[in-house]
Amino acid sequence: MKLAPFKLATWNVNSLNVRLPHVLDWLRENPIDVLCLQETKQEDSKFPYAELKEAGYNAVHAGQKTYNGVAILSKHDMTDVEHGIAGFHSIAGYEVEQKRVIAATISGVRVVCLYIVNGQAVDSEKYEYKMRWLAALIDWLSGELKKYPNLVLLGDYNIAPEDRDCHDPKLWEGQILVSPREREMFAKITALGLHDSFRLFEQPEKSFSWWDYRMMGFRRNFGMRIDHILVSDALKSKCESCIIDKAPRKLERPSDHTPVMLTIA
DNA sequence: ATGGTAGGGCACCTA
Repeated sequence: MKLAPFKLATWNVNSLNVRLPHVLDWLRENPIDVLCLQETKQEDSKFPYAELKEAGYNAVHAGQKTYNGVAILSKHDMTDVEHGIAGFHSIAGYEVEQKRVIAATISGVRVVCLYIVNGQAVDSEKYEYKMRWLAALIDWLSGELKKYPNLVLLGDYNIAPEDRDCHDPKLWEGQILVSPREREMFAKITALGLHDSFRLFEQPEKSFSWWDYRMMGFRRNFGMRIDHILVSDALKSKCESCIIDKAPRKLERPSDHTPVMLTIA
């Protein structure tokens, strides 16, 4: 831990192939230390390492074709890069290699980039997979926190932790992204000693990080706050601000998510 | 009434 301030952000780009220009423009406007990406949807061989390097960023990527894919971009050196949840391979016939987790140590901070399973619908097999995946994540995280007291866990959680994180809690009651079992899992993550940095600060009402492409969701602010930056106990008091930047969601051909950014002293 | 849009990749699947 040496840098002050240290800025990190998370952004589900929904295809880095399509969104690379937005990412490069955003980094020019926001020359932060670390940016975590989800849903790159490309194999490592197609990942734009050179363009990012030219923009001043090192990158590590765990990618696959069509689905998932996570990356960490950093201005600084990255060490101890780890892919996936150690020991978690496959469950009930689901694909062994869903690329959803990548971690690295940057300037003394353990950065864990996550793309949590969406789950589709509460009565689906994918929902049960989400629960098991989360249970494995929580097991793994408790060990990681002991190894790395300065830890930031950021990404697309596909969980809106509270009713105020949903544009219409009545309409969504019990549904995917807000269901009680998903929220219990989120609470188990925070019970490990991780804090939702967004809620450490006063925030505008109806702050969301994702809006469905359908039904003019963004224009009507029919959104959810499902992208989060959680910080360990040791980092909590050093947090200076956490904001959602809606600007990229207003561009032509946007991702359905927008960046969330944390500043640590 | 299960809509609607976007991305990948070329028939649907995922979100």
